[in-house]
Amino acid sequence: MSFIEKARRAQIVECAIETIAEVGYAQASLGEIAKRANISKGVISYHFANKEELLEQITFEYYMAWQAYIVPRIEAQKSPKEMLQVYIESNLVFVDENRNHVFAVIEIVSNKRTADGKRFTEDHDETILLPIENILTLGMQEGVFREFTKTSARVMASTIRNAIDGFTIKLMSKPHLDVQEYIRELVIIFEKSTKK
Amino acid sequence: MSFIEKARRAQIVECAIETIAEVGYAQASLGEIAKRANISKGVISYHFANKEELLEQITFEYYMAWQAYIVPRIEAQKSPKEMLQVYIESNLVFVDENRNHVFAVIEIVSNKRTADGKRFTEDHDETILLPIENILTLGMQEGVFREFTKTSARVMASTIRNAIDGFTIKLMSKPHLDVQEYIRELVIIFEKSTKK
Amino acid sequence: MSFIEKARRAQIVECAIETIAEVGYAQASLGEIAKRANISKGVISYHFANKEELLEQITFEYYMAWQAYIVPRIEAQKSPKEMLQVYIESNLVFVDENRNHVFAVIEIVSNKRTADGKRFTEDHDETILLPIENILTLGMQEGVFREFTKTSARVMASTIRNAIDGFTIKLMSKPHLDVQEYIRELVIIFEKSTKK
Amino acid sequence: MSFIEKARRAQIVECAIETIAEVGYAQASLGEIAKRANISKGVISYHFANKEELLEQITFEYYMAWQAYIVPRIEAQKSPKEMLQVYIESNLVFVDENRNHVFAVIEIVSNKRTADGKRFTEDHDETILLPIENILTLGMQEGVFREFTKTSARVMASTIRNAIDGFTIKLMSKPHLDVQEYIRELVIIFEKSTKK
DNA sequence: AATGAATGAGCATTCATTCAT
DNA sequence: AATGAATGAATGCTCATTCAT
Repeated sequence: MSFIEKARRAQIVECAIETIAEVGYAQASLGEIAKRANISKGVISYHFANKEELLEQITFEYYMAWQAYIVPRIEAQKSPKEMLQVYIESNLVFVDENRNHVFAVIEIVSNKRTADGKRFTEDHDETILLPIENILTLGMQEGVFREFTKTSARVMASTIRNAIDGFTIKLMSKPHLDVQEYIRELVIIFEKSTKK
Repeated sequence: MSFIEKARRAQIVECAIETIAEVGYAQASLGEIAKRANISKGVISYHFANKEELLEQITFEYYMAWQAYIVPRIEAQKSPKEMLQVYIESNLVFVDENRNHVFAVIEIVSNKRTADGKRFTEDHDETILLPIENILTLGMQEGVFREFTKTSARVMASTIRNAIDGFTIKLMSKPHLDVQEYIRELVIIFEKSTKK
Repeated sequence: MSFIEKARRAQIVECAIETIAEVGYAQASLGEIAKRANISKGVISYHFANKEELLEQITFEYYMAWQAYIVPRIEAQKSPKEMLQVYIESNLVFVDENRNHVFAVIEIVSNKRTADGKRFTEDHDETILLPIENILTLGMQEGVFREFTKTSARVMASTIRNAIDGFTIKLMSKPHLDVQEYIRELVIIFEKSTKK
Repeated sequence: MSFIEKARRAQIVECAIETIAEVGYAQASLGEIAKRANISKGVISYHFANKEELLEQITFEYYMAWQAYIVPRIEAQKSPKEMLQVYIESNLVFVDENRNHVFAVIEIVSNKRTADGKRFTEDHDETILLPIENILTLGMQEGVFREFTKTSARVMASTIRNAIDGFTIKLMSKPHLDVQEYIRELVIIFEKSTKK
């Protein structure tokens, strides 16, 4: 893939993110995206096999950026308690700093369907929840967290993740939310619910 | 409104719920809904002024059913701790027993837009979160829950609500989820995070 | 045709006239007419074979009323000059006093089409223009009007008729037009253009 | 606007004119127009924002062509009497040579409605009637035409215009009308009705 | 005599995609 | 590499008409 090719794709992806975040999935036609990017509709089709590939690129890049931001911050922590704390904090900060991208991904994921029209049910548990569960298990082994069975660890992890995702959606409609305050409260809530 | 009129509307609403739940908002055209209901497209237009009215009927009926199920169960409780417990439990059971309807409402709400294409940001906090906050405040006053400021109560309430909504979405992709187990774990999590 | 049948048809015709006059041909659907008449759409179909029959009834009744008003007034005149004068005057007064009906007929006639979509070109010259031409011929024979060939009499008659119809259309957009003044001026114009 | 774009728009406009002139406003759907142009329905939507824009283009082009034809012919005349004569003649010739276009414009204008369904009553008097009134006034000042008050000049101008428009409509149903003869007669009529 | 219900064809418009240039 | 042009299927909606009750 040439340099120009990369740059064009990046530009289109960037513009698609803004469009979806602003007008929503249903209104974000290729025509609308092209108009905002000041390019012809055909360019998008030229650089992306179809609309689906463009949308997947958006989610893929999001996931890459998310990992690049979160993972090193978690790994820099020594204790499970700090890890959990940093997980919550860095996730909320990441969302806060990448609002449009997150909003776009939410729109895309929640509208994704398989060819036969069924809801797309890709299982992200092992990529998304497992890392949280690992922190919980570690904390349990070190005796700072309460006991977790496989199931209860998964529900706990889901709840933490849902708190983060729920915050994201709230941020869509309440852009002036005090993020730091939200972080502090969530840290307290999950500290209490995980401790021995 | 005549009996037949009511019955027809109910049938169409029912069919629309199934269609949206199954193929999603974007694919749930009036034609698709009519096809599944084995009626002509025009019938829907005859009984509903437009698509929006049909979708609003779905969300309205859902909210009515939800209230009718939840409220008396909460009011039957004596202590705030039991109220919170029952709130979690009855919500999850209600979702479990009204899966299609819930899924459809989620699709509808998350795709709702204003006339100018902006995300529809009706603020449900006062109808959805306030009741939970009231339970938290009551528990705090009775000395069984920890201290909550106005803000921390709202974050706590949001987290509880997000846990329920997150469970709902998980249920979409994992229909064989053990609901009772999930209830037990959530009750534990929020008991710990609210107690003094 | 029973009394009730007649009354119903009259009511529907009356309401259709008002509707067409107000919202125009294209917007005057059977549904709209029924709504304004506070009856069900089916009633119209019950009393009229189809929409076309209803529209034809409107134009038929208009023509009957027009004849009943104009003819005796012309016949009461002694001289061709007075006949022409009264023709112009009584036509404008009739239009003025039956505005809605006239407007509706104009809408209907100008939108009438044959089955194959071609413009409906019923020739009204012999019913509409001939009476005027007869006045012109009479005046010519009596030596008060100038010479008219068959053709020039027809053009003269057309021009008189167009002045009346043009006034009607002007009245649609300028309802406060001074009708009496318009009559006076038209009488002068056609007095001059017909006199020897 | 590119050359191809212009050509396509011109082709579509041309075809729309023919369609409306032939089957009338109500039957002239975009589908029908496209079918006659042997293009897909989408092409029209591609080149025109909506149907209204297409129809407006038709009336706009007509008015431009009309002005370009009439104005220089009037301005080439020396006396008011000749001006009036040429106005009548050139209008009838223009209609005769642009039959479809005129018919289409008549259909469009007479079916135009405002958003709330009311008849569209744009006042063309100042653009259409004023030039005729100016000729009348000039002739009056030069002493070749009779006295005209503001009102009587307007009625006179309306009558002339109605004669032309009435001729146009007659031409729709009687395509073999002798135009030159009609011109001669109209010139005589309005010569007589304006002279001192 | 009257109606509510239903139909199905037709409407303008939107859109992802294709393709010649 | 990029584009403007074109397509045709799909969408929500309207409407005259039919029909059982």
